[in-house]
Amino acid sequence: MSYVLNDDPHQSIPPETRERVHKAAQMLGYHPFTPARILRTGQSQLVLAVLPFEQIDPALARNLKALEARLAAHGLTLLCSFGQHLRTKTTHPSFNVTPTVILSYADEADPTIAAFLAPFHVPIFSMMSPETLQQAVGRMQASYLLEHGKRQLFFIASQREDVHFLMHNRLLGVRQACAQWALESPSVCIIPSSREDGRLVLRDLLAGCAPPWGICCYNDEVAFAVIAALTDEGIAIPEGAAVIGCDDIPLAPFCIPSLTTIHFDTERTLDPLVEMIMATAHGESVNEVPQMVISVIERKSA
Amino acid sequence: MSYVLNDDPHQSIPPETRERVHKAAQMLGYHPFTPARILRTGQSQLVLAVLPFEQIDPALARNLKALEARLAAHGLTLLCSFGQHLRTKTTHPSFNVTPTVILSYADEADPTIAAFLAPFHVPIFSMMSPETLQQAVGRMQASYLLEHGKRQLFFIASQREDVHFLMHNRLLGVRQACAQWALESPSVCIIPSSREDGRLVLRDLLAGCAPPWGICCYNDEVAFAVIAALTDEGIAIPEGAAVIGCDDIPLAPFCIPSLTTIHFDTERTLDPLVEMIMATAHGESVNEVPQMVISVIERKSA
DNA sequence: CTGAAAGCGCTTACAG
DNA sequence: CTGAAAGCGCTTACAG
Repeated sequence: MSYVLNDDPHQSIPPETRERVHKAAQMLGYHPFTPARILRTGQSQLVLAVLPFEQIDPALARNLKALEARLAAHGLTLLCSFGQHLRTKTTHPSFNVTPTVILSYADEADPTIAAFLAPFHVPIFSMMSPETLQQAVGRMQASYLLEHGKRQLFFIASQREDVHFLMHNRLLGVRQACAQWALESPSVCIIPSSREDGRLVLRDLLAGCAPPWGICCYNDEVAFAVIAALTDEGIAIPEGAAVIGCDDIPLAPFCIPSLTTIHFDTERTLDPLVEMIMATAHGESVNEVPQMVISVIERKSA
Repeated sequence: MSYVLNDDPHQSIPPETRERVHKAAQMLGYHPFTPARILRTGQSQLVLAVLPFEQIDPALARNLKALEARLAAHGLTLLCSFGQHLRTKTTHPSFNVTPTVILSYADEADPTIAAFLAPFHVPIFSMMSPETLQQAVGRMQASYLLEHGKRQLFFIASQREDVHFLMHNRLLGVRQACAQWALESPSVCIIPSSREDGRLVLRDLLAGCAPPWGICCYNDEVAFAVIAALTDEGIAIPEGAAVIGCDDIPLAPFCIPSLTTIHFDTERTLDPLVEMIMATAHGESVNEVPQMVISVIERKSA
């Protein structure tokens, strides 16, 4: 009798019977078979996070862990998928799993992503909110440098293609700040992943104008590469070139010099996010994904 | 008729009927319901990777992505779980998902992990192979430094508790190498996550003996912190202190000086791993998890 | 208080 | 060639 195995609070079962059922289950080595319950109830208590990245940023990993713990407290399981490429029907994750809600950390405007998400037929929340949040990041980077007296701004992108939509919007934000200060748009370049090539690219980029330079980097990894290049060129940081990153990775304080960067306050967004997921799992109407709070972490590189 | 929807190769259905079925499915907005199929077939085609880490190392993320793609080619879906804490029955992932195989990247000796994995009742592969692989890492780090003339060795651990079992075994490997060279065991310390504290701890550690020092770091993140501390102390790298990391993270070449480290050749292990998973999914006997190949990446820090 | 029975949506052997 | 029917393992309303 599954009332006792599931501790159904609406049923009153005599302790003796409970005991008998538990014993029998033990004897037979009984384990519930999940798909049967999901089929019967129609509810899967599963939240799927789609993370189509080549790397998982430390902040994102921490965030997901915290989210996972909170959802678990509500009886929801958080699972992650790294894939996003189109596949045949039977190799698509939706063939093997039926989430209640999807948390997409991908670019919703990307048709590949859209095609990947379509077969799930469940509510999808877009977590990266490109326009609002990412542009705010770029504006904050640029504003910080502008307020600290830099007038020659640059935006340095990375070679990673999986985060192109984030880079694009951060650059837009930098441009907005420049426009606000009535300055020209920043010069843009992609920094190669080899240290020596990075030095050459950056040297050529900066050659066009006089210091002091203000360098907005797509993220902290790019900032490390930029700082290595500046160091190899003998340029003083932050006097000659001020560098600001984004993400506040654990290594940021250990950069030489320590890295000024943008921090995402994921902790603060957690409760409203969980509430939103719970509401959706209960079939309620879909609110907006809660907005992230960001701030500058001031260190020595800018 | 599900023969046509599933393109059953054993059935010959006239094209006209196929068309009719597809049209009807389209009209009714039909979508297959996964749990029903799994219940019927008893097979879930799902592989669950358990990653109880605070962070996902870039190499691991890349590895998982590659694995995901290969498994997809065989019709298996790879999903990841970041959690591992004990929970009530109905909030445990096994309540919501039924994998065919589990890939555990955790410490199998940890009772919390064991308790977490037990309710799944499926074959579990331990991916981190602590004894063999991790000790080989420590031996390789130490041997490299010893072969380059260092005799005063140190092992620097991180504060992270989620990787304690890895640190422990890497330290064991360093000790083995020291014993082989008839040297004393290395001094050990944990480096704090604040840059200034790190400098003080490292200064005290090194004060006990004369340079040149050889410093084995648990991983590249620790190595960045160590190099920052040495730089802040004005110690020349690698002349005064040689530093070797582990993981070969993307930032390693951009360290100042660029970081000598241990590289895991995950690519090479992929095929045998996929084969092993497929065999297990088909109910065959379980082979050993294929052994990873590691090597020193020689840069400027050691 | 407790057991038998229906039905969730699939797959697949079987009858027509 | 195609439709009807059984049964996977659960939950839950219902009969005894």
